[in-house]
Amino acid sequence: MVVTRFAPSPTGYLHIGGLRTALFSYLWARKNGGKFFLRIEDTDKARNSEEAAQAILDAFAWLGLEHDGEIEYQSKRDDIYAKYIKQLLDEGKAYKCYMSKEELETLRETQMANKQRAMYDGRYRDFTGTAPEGVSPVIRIKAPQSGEIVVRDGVKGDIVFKAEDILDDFIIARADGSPTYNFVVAIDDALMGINQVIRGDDHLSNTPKQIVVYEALGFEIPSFYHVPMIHNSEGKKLSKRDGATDVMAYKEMGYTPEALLNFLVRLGWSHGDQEIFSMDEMRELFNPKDINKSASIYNTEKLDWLNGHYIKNTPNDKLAELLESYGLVLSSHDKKEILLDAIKERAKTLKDMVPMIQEILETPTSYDEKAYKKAYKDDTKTILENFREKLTLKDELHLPSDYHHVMEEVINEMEIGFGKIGQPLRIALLGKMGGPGLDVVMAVIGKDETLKRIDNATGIEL
RNA sequence: GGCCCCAUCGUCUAGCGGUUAGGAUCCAUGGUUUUCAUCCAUGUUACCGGAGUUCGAGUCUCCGUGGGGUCACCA
Repeated sequence: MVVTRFAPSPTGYLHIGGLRTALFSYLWARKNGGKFFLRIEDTDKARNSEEAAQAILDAFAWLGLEHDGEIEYQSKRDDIYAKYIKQLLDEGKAYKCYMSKEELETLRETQMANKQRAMYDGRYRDFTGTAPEGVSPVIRIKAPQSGEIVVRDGVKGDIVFKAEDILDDFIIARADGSPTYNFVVAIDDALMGINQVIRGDDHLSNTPKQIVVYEALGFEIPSFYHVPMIHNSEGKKLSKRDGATDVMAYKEMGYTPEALLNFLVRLGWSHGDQEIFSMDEMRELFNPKDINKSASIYNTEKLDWLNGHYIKNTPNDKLAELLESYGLVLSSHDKKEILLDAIKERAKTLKDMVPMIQEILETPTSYDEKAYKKAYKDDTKTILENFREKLTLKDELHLPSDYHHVMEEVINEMEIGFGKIGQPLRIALLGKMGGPGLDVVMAVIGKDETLKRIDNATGIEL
């Protein structure tokens, strides 16, 4: 059984990078019929916040990523960590170190001055004397001092670290007794039965330390998949400054969960030439062995395209419902099908659709001067009046094609091209160029409003 | 600086010793259209450099170069 997890620290909002590793972990568990757990790493009481934890949960809810079981909070697991610290102490695999912060700092400076790596020197490793007074000790684990630690990584392959290069007896419990990160992750992952760890490759260099903990405690080492970073356009690690990285901001900007997830799953992962993945397909096809080795650059061009794609393929009822969270209520409009069909193929985001729709529904109050002058010629008034006259005589005008026929009558009768009536009519109806077909616009706003807008426009002089 | 990772179109990527180096996006052009968009077609653009292995290297090895990550009593 595949058991994965997502383990954010609630020190900020969930961003794109975190979401992607969460998605990968989720997909891999689902594909295998396994479990996907959530663990909140809130041991840093100074920095974490409940709002941030809630924001992560909100984002999961919006995107439809559901986790299994109860959410674990590290802050509630102190007893467990204490038990293992005691165990290591009893077994002689860890020890108390009475070195003060100041002494440690001095040691570091000396090492740096001698161009050596800053590293704890192990002075209390085999200490048997009397403890100095007035110092609350930290607990350090006895790490191997020689030999190799191999991280078997499903993305990058086997990575060999030399113990002497990277390991010292690192702290597993602070002077106040609280356990440190590398210690608790290993314990939590082991106890929660996590056997496939998918996480950012910024954790790669932590992994040997965690392996030391796994081995000291006799836990089974899971499979690791270290996913490359997502970089900003400068090639640096993504940060808050690179635009709206809070996942919920994508909702505000009008992106759909489908598009965002599809975008992210293809950032660093691929399945041949396929670009469009439904949630079902992702769950079916995702495999961490196909994750790329190299970092990718975050760029919204493809996200916009995907979002447009998903909007086009969203049923109108659903679309109308989604648009309500952007302040547009269409439920009562009898021509909403026609309207949405026309608008959804020219929108990149849900948010974009709102002004596009409003511009059709609301009577124009001003006219684009340049376009007006270009469209209105000497014979324009005659043409529009002819069209107006024909409209008034029709009783049954409902569909775009009904209006289209009337336009055709005019151009046939007057022997003119479509542009002759289309351009000025467009100005009259919408105030400017661009937008859906005029027949669609008229069908949506209805005959009376159409007549009114024509009158408004033919009455003005620029 | 030590250690570690990475390197194909601007961007996301396919490739897994023999391909005219493929797809997508973006951009440009053309077609469709009353406008805009969609859609369709076409086009420009890439194997970081150097050695080696091999009949043959984007693909394997090494060395450069470049980029990134990490080195806490943070997570």
